[in-house]
Order: sequence, then C-alpha cells, then structure tokens
Amino acid sequence: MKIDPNSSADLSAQIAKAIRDAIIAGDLIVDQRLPSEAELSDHFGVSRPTVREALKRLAAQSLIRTQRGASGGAFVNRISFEDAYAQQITTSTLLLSMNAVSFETACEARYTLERACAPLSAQRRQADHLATMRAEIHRQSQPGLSDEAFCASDVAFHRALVDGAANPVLSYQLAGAVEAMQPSMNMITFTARSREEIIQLHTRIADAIEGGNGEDANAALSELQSYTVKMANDVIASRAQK
Amino acid sequence: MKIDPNSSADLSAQIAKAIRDAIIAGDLIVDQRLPSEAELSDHFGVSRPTVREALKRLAAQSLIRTQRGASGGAFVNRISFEDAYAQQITTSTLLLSMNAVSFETACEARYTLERACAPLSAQRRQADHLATMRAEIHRQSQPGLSDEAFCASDVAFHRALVDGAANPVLSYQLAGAVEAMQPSMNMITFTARSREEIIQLHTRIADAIEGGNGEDANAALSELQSYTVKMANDVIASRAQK
DNA sequence: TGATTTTTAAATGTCAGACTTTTAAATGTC
DNA sequence: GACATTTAAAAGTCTGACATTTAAAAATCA
Repeated sequence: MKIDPNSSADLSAQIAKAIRDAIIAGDLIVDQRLPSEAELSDHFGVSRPTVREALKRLAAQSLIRTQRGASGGAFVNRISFEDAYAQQITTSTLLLSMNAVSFETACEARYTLERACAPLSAQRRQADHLATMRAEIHRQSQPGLSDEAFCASDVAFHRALVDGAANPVLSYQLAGAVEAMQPSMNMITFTARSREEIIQLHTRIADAIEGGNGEDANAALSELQSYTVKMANDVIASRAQK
Repeated sequence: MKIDPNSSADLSAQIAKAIRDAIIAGDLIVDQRLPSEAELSDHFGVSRPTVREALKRLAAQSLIRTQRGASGGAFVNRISFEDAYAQQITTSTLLLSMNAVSFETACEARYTLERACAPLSAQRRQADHLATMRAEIHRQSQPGLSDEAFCASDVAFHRALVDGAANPVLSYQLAGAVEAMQPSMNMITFTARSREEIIQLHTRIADAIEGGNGEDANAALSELQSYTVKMANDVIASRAQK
C-alpha cells in the first residue's frame, strides 16, 4: 500500500483509496485488524490526524469499524445486508431528489423491477410475507391514517412482496428503488377514493401472490404504476394551476 | 443542527449525521456552502480536527465536496449518476464477496433484473446501444482474449443492453447487480467451446433487441443464466475434486 | 488455589495551536 | 482599462498533548 506525496489529491483520500483497494482485492480480509493509527502514519509518512481522516472515510462506507481500548483498532468490516440497504437507500434517495428525475422515470424503474420479483415471490413466498402484506393492506384501510403513514405502509407492503422472492441480493437491489420514491410519494395527497383504489390493487396483488399467479400480480402492478403516475401528474397539474 | 455531547457515539459521527440529515431533509440545498470548518467547530463546540473528520465522512459518500482557497469551503454536492454507480458497485461487490452469497443466488438476481430491462430495451434501444452490443460480441470472438478481458467485455455488453431501456434510474440500479458479479465470473475459465456458446446467446439477444422482440431476448437471457450457473458449478466441482 | 479487584498499557477519541498551500478578490501600477 | 501584486480566507497538514475506553496483566484476598 503506497501513496504519492506529490499528487495533488488529499493525502487522506489517497490513503483511504489505498486501503479500500487492498480490501477489495482481498489483501485485507474480514475482521483483520489494520495497523494502529500510529503505525499507519509511520507507514505512509503522514501525521496521525491525516490517517484518522482516511479511516473515517472508510468507516463512512462501512468498510471498517473501530474499537477503542487495548487490543482495539480498526478492523475490516463485513458489510451486512442491513448496512448495504441503508447506504443504497440514502444514495438512491438523494440521487432522485437532486437530479430532476421525473416521477414517471423513477416510477417506471421501480415497478419494472418489482414485476421482475413478483413471479418469483408468487412461487416462493412464505406465510409471513403474505401475512405482512395482508396486515399492511389492513393498516392502509384504517381511517385517519396520515398520508405519510399510508406511504410508509405502502413501502412495507412492497418490501414484503420483494422479500417473498427469497433472494437477498434481489431484496437489496430493490430496496433503493422502492424506498427512494417515498419522498416524492409523500407529496401526493391520498384521498379516500384513491386509497380505496390502491388497496384494491394491493389486494389483487396479495391474492395473486397467494395463488401462485405471477402474471396476475404483474398485471396489477402495471395498473398500480399507471395509477400512481396519474395521481402524481394530477398533483403537478394542480400546482401549476396555482 | 445539534449534537449530544453526552452520547457515547463519536462526535465526528454525530456531526456527520446532523449534516447528512439536514441535506436529506432539504435544509441544505445543492451547491450551498457550509460554514467554514472554524465556524462549524464553534457551532458544535468541538475542535477543528473533529469537524474535519465529520466532513471527510460526508465526502466519502459524495454528499459534499471541498474547495481550498479564498471563498472555498465545503459545498453540498449534487450526487451524479456516475458517483452513485461507483458507490453502488463498490458496495455490491463487497457485499457479495464478504457474505457467502452463492453464485446461483447472485446470478438469479442479476438475470432476473436484466430480464426486466430487456423488453424495454427492445422497444427503445438506440442505434449506438446496438452497435456497442455488436462490437462487444465481436471482441469476445477474438482469439487470444484473456478470461478477464472476456468478462469485462461481457459486462460492457450487458450494460449496453440495460442502457437501451433508456431509463437512467434502471441503469443505476442494475449497475451493482451486473458489475458485482465480475469477481466471481473471473474465477471461471472460459474455454473456446464455452465462449462460442456465450457468443451465440449474445448474438441471439442482440438480434432480439434489434428486432424489438423482448420475449426472445428474455428466453436467451434465461438460457445464459442456466449456462453460466452450470459453468460455475463445474468449476466448483473440479476444485472440490482436487 | 481460585476468584475478585486493582493496576497498567495500548489504542482510539479529542483538543489547541501553529504552519503550509491554494485561490479568489482586493489593491496597486502602468 | 489591462495587467501584476498583495492580501486574506479557507482547507490541508503537522506536532504534541491529554482524555477515555478496554482488555489483559498483576495484585489481593478468601
């Protein structure tokens, strides 16, 4: 692991890259302890604060974890699916909110990916996935539920659908697509009428998943996509009017 | 933006979280300048190195960028699709390599997602996507190509397929699924015979995309998935034998 | 001897203050 | 007015110190 002291880039960025590359290449394996900060600053010929900045960069990506105390230090971290979910959701959410991505484009991506999962879910879903879906449908039909809570329940419903495919990699990839839309969804006002419509489609999806009918589920998902886009366009139109 | 000095968590982590939350909530908007490091350390009642560690954490997630010099400082960064790609690929790659995910599971996720894109790509692909696919097929048929180069070309082919769907959000989500598999793919030895088989399937896919036939493309993708899994299993079996 | 408590040392976390380098803007000069 | 010079602000880096945490070693005691 070496750095170029003449490069224009930050030393801490270079050091972080060197260590990151070593982890990706497998030169540093999970749970292996890195040299102490003092040793690293010796090795790279920089001061301890500079090394620390590099380590914080890696910690922010969940590549390492640190422990204080004797026999503490920085350890190569096994990235958990939970960590990866969280990072993906943050990145996806900001990517959408900062880049003028149309609601329609994001929605298409989300539902296209969900339709990829639904047939697998129809085949493999366990009882608990179905139970979660039914429970969320029930919650959605409660009167007095706020729009935000309705959206959150919607996300939970769709996550159960995706998790039913019993492929954690798929669940991870979908997490970003589903959750990143929540901020834009939160802008929509869900009237009693539209909630009813959505709940009906959710019920159709749950029935199809229960019956092992992936095609039906996908048809309902497509309708849900159209309806959601329509609702969003209504909001945009009514805003433009004002 | 406030922190709790009595919390057990690192101050720099708390500060990073406070700023990150402000960005996500929209309290800090793109290109807005954060207070200088000195001002931030005043505000949070901590030293400058601590503030700097927090800022490096955010920089690692591409949430801010920094500029030196007069009228420099830390600015809220617009996360580009390129940044998001890179992060997703790093995270996905490490997630797979560190978590004993079976080749089959990862492969299923990848091809399931690709099959979601292919019909869109068959409808919308531009000439350049098709040209890239054909060019990569041609490269793959070159004798003397290393296994690594063959894999890299394979990735480029599949990316062109996905990009043909003309939905940047979809391309972003797929980037992780496709690229994260490269390390495991690199472990496979591609014999002349297997390359021929793959090239034939790639050609079928390209033909289907050119002809606007999403179903054909998906059938070929399914075959490619089976064949890839079979090859990987052969490698695993022959290793176990040794 | 064995269990418990105390001490110790290593490591990260934090701080203060200084110096270096970069860079844009203000100032001065022709 | 155009160009060169100075200046000041800000990030980048360094040194050295102290605080806090924690596991292991040492000491104590039943």
